[in-house]
Amino acid sequence: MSLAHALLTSLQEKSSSGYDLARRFDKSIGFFWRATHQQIYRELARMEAAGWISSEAAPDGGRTRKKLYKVCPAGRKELKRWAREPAPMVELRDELMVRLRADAVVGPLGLDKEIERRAALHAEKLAAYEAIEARDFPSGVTLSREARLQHLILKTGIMYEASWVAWSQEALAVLRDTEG
Amino acid sequence: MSLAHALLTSLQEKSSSGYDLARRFDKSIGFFWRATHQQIYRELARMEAAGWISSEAAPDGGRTRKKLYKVCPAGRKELKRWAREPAPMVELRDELMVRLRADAVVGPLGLDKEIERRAALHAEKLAAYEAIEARDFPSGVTLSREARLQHLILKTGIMYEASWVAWSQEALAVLRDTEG
DNA sequence: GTCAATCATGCAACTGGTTGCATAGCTGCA
DNA sequence: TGCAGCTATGCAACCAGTTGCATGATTGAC
Repeated sequence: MSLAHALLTSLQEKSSSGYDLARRFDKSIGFFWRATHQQIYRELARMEAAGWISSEAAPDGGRTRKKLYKVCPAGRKELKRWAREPAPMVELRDELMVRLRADAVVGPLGLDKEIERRAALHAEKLAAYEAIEARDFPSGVTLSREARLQHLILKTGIMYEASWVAWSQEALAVLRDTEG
Repeated sequence: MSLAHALLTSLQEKSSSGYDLARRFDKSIGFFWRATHQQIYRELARMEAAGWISSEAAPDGGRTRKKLYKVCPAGRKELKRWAREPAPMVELRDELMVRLRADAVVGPLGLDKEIERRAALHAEKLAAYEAIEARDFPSGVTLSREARLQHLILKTGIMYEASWVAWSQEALAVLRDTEG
């Protein structure tokens, strides 16, 4: 697993509390990765025990229980070590494929509705990513290495969502052509 | 989860033993979904307890412990019920994205090697799927509904692998352009 | 005849992810 | 004053997936 390393990366960019991480995780890496606050708190506790990060009370005079985490040298070292390891390939593990197979085996089940629903959600995400791209990565501007890599990650998301939007059209054509 | 339903679909096509399912899972649905024999045996036991499938000793005169499972009416009903449920969207949850982000934050880590490795694996899968497509779905032949859906599933795999092959080229270009 | 490989099933332990619930302070409003 | 909603953290239980190991039978090679 690598939630710990995703959190290390995020903390390396900016020291944060567990709560803030959970919210920031909805952006950047969180385009592709969601984690509940539970997972995050548990993981932070483990990482602190391992000496990868350290915490201190937030500078609010003890008004809240908020803790600020920051990456220790050991954590930075661990992040580098881990990033060089081979990354397991993710497989296309989509229940919809099983449903399509089931539809083929036990008769038409009206999956077109479901595919339309998902197509709309993918189109929505695609539009959101493209808006971010237009805003943060206007063409013709020379970018830093870091920005170019961020852009690459965003474009990965765009490719992914665009593929599914296109796929949905094809799937709908097949279903409608054979359903009647 | 839906391993149970994937197994139901598979058993609906052909009654099998747990061992056979594990091997067949390496084909068809197993293009996108792998399950260990452990998961499969455990799931079969649950499904039998739920009355979705029934088992009998394989017709080999008791020479082996092999059990043949087949789908009961309740199982077929359950499969139809489940297939109509909304299918959760899979997210692009790739550790490589985290590694790229880490590379952006803590300096070049030589991820190009890793991307090349994965590109080769994706290209290999792509070639395998395309070979199956050429063999099983030659163009110009009119196909049954079931075959057309099977073809759609296979094409999904082709789209997926092709996307990653193309992505790898782009990622390598960015890394090499900024690494030196 | 025996040794290795393969077929076929299963238990136990562990890890990671999800869900439900609990706690507690702060903020604003009616 | 009292309650709703947000910030912020955490425990406990559960479920799914993975790994390592064990068992025992059959098959083919030498």
